Amino acid sequence: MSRIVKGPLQRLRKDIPLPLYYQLKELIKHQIETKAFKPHDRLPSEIELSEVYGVSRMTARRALVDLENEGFVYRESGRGTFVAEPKLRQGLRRLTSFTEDIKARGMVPGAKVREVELVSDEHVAQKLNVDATETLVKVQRVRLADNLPLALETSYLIHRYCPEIEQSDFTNISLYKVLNEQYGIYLGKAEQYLEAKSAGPLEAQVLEIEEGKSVLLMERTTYLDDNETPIEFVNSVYRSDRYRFYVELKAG
Amino acid sequence: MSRIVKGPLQRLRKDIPLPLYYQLKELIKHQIETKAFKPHDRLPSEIELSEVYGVSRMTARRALVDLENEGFVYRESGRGTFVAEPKLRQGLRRLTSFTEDIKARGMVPGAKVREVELVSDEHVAQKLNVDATETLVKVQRVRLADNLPLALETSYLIHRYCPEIEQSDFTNISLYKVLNEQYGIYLGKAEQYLEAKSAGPLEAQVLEIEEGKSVLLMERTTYLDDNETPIEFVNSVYRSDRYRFYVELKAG
DNA sequence: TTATGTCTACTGTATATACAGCTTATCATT
DNA sequence: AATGATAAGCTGTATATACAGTAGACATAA
Repeated sequence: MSRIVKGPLQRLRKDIPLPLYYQLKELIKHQIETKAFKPHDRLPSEIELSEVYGVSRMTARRALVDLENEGFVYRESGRGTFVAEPKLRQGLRRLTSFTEDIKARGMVPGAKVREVELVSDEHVAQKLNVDATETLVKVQRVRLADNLPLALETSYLIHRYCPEIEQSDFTNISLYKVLNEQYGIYLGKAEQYLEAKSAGPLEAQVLEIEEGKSVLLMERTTYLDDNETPIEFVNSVYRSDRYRFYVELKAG
Repeated sequence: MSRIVKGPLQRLRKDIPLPLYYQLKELIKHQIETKAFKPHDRLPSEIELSEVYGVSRMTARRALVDLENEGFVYRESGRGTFVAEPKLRQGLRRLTSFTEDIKARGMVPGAKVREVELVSDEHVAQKLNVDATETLVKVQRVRLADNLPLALETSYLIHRYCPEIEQSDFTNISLYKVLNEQYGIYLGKAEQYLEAKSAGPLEAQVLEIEEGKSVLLMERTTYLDDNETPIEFVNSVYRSDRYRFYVELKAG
């Protein structure tokens, strides 16, 4: 015996300060990520969503438009809203960890930890917009893809925000995951620079290439979700024969 | 004797199929670019704009929200809408020409045309998703910043879409501008790859560096505004001592 | 002096409504 | 069998309205 439910599903909470359009957006995003909606499936129309979740059409619309801007769906006038291909969801300058990046390229990521220590460094402190004497956590890892060395990655975190993080074993654990799950730190934007340079002795050794070979240097400053406070500075040196950086740009 | 104008300025045209919010957005963008509004100036409030231009508050709002998403302004709840720093307007995944890019970095862009000819090339044809025999326009230029060689840029266009474009002089003219103004071609997305490599003989010569030095290779495929049809393939080799690539990533 | 409240202006969220424009399917007509 | 009209369903644009939340300025009270 099933109970017939009329009206809204009431899965959105109107008693919390999270906007309805945001709750609906996250709910649909979750359904896409868990494959409840598959690529190129048509999502419910704006009117259907508004009826099912008990919001106005304009609110449902806002959720769909935001999802489109984030690359999760594409919309066609007169036809409907459809789930985008996963590859289109990447590429758009989304901030990804090494692990995510390599997985998306169809390889198996790995790491060998070379060094985890507390340091202070004037140059890095400047990038992180803190005092030169501020204690930093330095994590240096050789990054592997399919068990072959791909990059030498040196991360610096502000110790104050994540005390005792130096106790963690970073061989199999994503740094971003630890920040998120253990310290409740959410990331916002990242600024990233790419340039070409020649491999130095250390880089040549750990990457197993000749000294002087061209390598890709990536410098990244990661910010908290306020997009103002730097939390991490990363210096990564990639083997150029095994890695190239990809980014998708939009006109406008 | 001046005529007193009451009510809307009527600078927006309601008789053409361009949406009002779009017209207003472009108008404000133009005022920002021509410095009528300077960085950190407060723009008129949503209500002021709606009164001045004779649209509803929600329409004015849409223009401002879009401008924020494009990085031209930043909005603060309870305070207003402000013009963003130029540097913040870049970086965000916007597709830019060499000319725009260099100007944004505060240098004077230039070009020396090395070659403009009709060719066919199997490898490039594949990137452009056309038949290997398709006629392509090859434009090779040495790109200058402050009169110093910065990059060797080789563009390939599909001749069918822009016949006779090979007659143009590309020394001082942006390729994208010609596509837009002469052929009515609007660009959508671009896919871009970056890698490090060693300079070959030609590159060393035109960039005035030693052969074998590390250089940054950028490959770009540009698409029409349908985001499906490739229109251009560009191969650019940058001097690594004078250029590094910047991109801003968002979490989420 | 230092809080504390109040007022005002602004952005943020949400609803209801209307009509235009596009796409697809259906059905009637030639 | 091809053509054309029509209707239904969808997104896109636009307006009007309401109230919540935030920030700054200013006056007032402890």
